[in-house]
Amino acid sequence: MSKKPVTIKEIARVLHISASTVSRALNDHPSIGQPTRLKVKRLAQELNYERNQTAVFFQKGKTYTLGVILPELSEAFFSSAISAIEDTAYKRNYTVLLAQSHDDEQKEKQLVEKMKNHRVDGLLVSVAKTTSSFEHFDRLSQYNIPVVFFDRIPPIQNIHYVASNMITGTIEAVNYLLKRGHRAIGMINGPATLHASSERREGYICAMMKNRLKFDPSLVVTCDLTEQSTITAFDELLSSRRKVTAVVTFNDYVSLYALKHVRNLHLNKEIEFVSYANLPLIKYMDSTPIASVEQFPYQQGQKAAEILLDLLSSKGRERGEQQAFYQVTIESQLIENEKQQLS
Amino acid sequence: MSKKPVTIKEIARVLHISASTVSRALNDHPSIGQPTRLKVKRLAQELNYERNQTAVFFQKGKTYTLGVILPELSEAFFSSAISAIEDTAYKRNYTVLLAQSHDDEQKEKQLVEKMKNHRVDGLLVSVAKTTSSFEHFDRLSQYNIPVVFFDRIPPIQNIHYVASNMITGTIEAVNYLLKRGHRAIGMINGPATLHASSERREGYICAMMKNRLKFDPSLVVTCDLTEQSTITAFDELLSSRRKVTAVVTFNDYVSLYALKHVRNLHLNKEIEFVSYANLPLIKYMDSTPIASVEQFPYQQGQKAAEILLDLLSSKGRERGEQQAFYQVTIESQLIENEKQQLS
DNA sequence: CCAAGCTACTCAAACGTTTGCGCAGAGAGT
DNA sequence: ACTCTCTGCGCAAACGTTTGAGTAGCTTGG
Repeated sequence: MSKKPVTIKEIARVLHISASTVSRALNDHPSIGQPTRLKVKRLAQELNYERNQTAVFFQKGKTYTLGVILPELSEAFFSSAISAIEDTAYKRNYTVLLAQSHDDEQKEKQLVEKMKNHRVDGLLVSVAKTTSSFEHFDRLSQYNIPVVFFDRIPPIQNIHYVASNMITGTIEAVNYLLKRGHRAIGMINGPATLHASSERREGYICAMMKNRLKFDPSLVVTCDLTEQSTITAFDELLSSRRKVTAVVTFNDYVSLYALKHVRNLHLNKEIEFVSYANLPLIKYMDSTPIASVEQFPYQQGQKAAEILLDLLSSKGRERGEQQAFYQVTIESQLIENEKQQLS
Repeated sequence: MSKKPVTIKEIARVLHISASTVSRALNDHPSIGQPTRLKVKRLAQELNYERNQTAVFFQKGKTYTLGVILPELSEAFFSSAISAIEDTAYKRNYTVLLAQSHDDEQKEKQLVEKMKNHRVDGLLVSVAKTTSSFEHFDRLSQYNIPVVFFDRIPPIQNIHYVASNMITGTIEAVNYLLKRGHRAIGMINGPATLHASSERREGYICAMMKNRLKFDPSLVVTCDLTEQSTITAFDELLSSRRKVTAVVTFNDYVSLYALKHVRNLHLNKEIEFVSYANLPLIKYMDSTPIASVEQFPYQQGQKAAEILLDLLSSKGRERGEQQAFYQVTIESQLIENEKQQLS
């Protein structure tokens, strides 16, 4: 049982030709005549030959493998993204080596090492929340392993990345609320350390300015994205002298926490929420944000993978000449939550 | 830039020793003396040596890689499972090669081929909904690549698998409803082709019998898990001469579809739902099934990965003697949905 | 008739690592 | 002084494939 796999040499021996001829025949090399080519392919088929990829990988020094490091697979955003990455890689005959950092900087560093040892051709990374230093990524470029960041991009120069444009997304969100008649619009933002937070803030301010409304800093509060912290932040917002009638929150979870809190408070006034992510669960729910900024995780993953594959295929030069850096921001889009009318 | 990676031979050359000695020193082989071992390790460190895994893979004919094929990564169940698989593999120094079949039989077959060519050491599979033949998996065992199925297991003999026990889960669910006073309990099951459906049906019947209630076939209807089909199925249930007061559904989605439909119908009577999966989104919702059978995707993935790793490490014998087959069913568990009281 | 240019193939090296075997030298036991 | 054993290391093959360089036989043009 489980006889040794058929090799190229086997075929060569049987046909009384050399291994190189077999190899070239199988790869449709022009210097092999039609008759031999056919004979080889036929026999290969017959013997159930399958090329030993590990040998090819070793020989070529390539693995046709994309490493992917992301914080948490079970997050809806990332599972969509990885799904897209896998699809895109598959189409180009690449495979995906997966790892999750669980938002831990140390583990992320280990994973980078591991990926390097596995000789992945390139790496896609969404950095861990806690990651503060980024030399472990620098080392990769020394080994000529390109890295494309997506979604959570580190605040450093000269990197390839794909991220969604949170500024315009936020502007859209605020405009939407303004159009619905709101004037006192609050914001529950995320931790200031996150780039995504400052973009939201910037978008918020920008939207207010453009509409000739003055920016009231007391209307922008922050939370650490937990339920408890959201509640605190929301209460802080309520205590503002302005009567907030609408709130933009950092993401759908924050909105849901706040909504739950609002229900428990039995506020008689209506407060409308707009958030980010457009989680699939939203469409099953009754009390939700009225709109959410969709960040298109699938498209983001896809784009990031495509860029990486591009980098890999155009890596002929590699003679030090500094190439350009792909820095793509994909536009986010406000999605209204059309809910069926409940009686 | 991007100088050639340091090899074992480099180190050997510098220290005027042989490559084999270096290799053994780095692998802590007992036949290497302390002094040389240290010298080698020090220099390796200094030169930033990193073993070329592709060479090792090739040499050993192993890749320390687990292939995973599942239907859809963005499904909550599977993303939890893959998360567990990745964690488990990581602990044992394996990596995960990921692929999704998108519930397409053809693609699944291609992926199996690809995994084989990549020489994964073993495979974890949750089969596509449409898969009807299973020879592509047989071929793997000829190549001595063990396969462990999980969650969606094919109806064939002599396989390793991990699945959750839907029979006891269903019994629990029905008992729960009985305890709450319901007598006319309906069931919206999935397509009869799914093994999971027949288990649910079996559990349902079993629970009724044990409670000396007669089994009324008109109370068990099926749907194909889409919203439209769920509505049809539910209406069918309503048209039964028995007045159904509670329903067990195939999964949370079906429950949510049905609940939405119930709201639209403005039924004055209360109908309680129990389902399976215990989706995370449930806890953000207002109108939900009152309980859900948790299938522990993380544990299932973990167990499956552990079994596969066991198979791999105990693969010394491989001398045809038929080993036993791991066939693990993990107990599911009914989780009540404690919701905060709404006024 | 010879150089030149094909076509279709072979040879052998190379990729980096592991590992069975061999062997030198040292120390110990007889 | 002899064998024996042990320690520590080197030699070389092996894993399967690709690929540059070489070549034999043929045709073609001058």
